Amino acid sequence: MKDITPQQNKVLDCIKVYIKETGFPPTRSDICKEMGFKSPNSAETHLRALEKKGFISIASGASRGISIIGEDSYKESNNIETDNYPIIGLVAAGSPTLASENIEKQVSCPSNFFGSSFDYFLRVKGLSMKDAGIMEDDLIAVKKTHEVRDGDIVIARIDDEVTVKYFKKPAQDTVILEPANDDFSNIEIDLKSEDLFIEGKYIGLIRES
Amino acid sequence: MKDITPQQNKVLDCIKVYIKETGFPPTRSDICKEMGFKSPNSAETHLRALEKKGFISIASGASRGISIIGEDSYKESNNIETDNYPIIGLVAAGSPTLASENIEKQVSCPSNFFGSSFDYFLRVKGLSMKDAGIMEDDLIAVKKTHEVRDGDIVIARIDDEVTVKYFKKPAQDTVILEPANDDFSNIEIDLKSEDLFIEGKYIGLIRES
DNA sequence: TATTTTACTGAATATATATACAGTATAATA
DNA sequence: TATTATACTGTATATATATTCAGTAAAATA
Repeated sequence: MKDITPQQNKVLDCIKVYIKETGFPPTRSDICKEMGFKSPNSAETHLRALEKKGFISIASGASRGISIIGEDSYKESNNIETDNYPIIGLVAAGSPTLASENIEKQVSCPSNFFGSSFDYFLRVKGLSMKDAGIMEDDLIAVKKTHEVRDGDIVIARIDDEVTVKYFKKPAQDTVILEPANDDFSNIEIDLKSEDLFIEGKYIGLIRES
Repeated sequence: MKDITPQQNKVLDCIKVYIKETGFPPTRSDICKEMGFKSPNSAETHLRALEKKGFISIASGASRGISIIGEDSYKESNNIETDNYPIIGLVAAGSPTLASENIEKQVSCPSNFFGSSFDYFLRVKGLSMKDAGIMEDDLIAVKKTHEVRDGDIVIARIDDEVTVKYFKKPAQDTVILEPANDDFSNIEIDLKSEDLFIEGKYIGLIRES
């Protein structure tokens, strides 16, 4: 019963934008102007629906008494849940550690930008994941984790070589790192004789053109 | 003349606290309750003084129309300009206008995220730019402009069809929209007989996986 | 199929609220 | 010393605003 409808979501966004721009919440009439409604009751019913579903609270009797629930309404409306993330250069050899010598720079980015959380950006070298839309110099958001599943795009390290590939585990002791580019071959790792370290998992991508 | 008096400072603080706790600014009467005033005019005059000194702005005629100036504390302290950008669904037909019915939602993003400024995000449909690493459902940051150069990736509209392609202008009256996928063909437009509207230019890309 | 939910228009109204006006008093400034 | 700014009380009022009631219509759900 907590599903927000697309229209209700628009109203919610319009409230957030209004607060961001004016510093205070809109009236029913303001919402009508923004949304193109002709009756204040259109806004009212949407507000009551949003209240019922727990997205906002409405102070009874008060004008502009809307506040956004979840986080600090102020933070929410301004999306202040922003963090700084390091960009790490994917050097041909070497672990993508967070050591300062590997950090290109820090960028600010809302922490919920890709739905799930992540820890750093990695600058991609090479075109081995080209068919997955991952191009040279792209920044991929990486979540540090060892728990990866078949089909995930992972950041893996073999000896000192760091690579981004599809993860497949056909047998207990075998991992296949599969590129998304016909010009490259699968890397098959026998865990009994070789070391494989999963640095993390691909969460999202940013390209500065 | 910008010195705040101790009492005015108390009123300012009380407004900040009120906003933090309720999510919206106080009325004159609310300030009276908090401060112990017996006349709404006590609050009013303090507000006007604070406005005159540049600490707040007061929206005329609006209830609770107080907003605190310079209070984007995060922006202040981190010097990051974050803005809300609309995500527009690239419908197969139709202009990617900013009309609310086309806006999927708003996302917060540092305004200098891609180096140059941009105006909105467009959700990509289809794989015609696959080899440029632009995949289905990617969000591309679009700068509204008509000034595009050969080789730019542009958001173009022919009649009501919106498309993302490489822009090439081999002759005065000819534009070629070139896909980045061998499965698609070039679109050649004779400007003398056909209409072409450049909605904007590709600035960057985000992929939520 | 009947019922509920969503998504509105349109009108009416009690009240919440900004805001002006009339005073009083003290401290700071010119 | 005259003037201005600060810091209030107290009253009044136009209007901004929430909120209820009466409908219509389409889509989703049971």
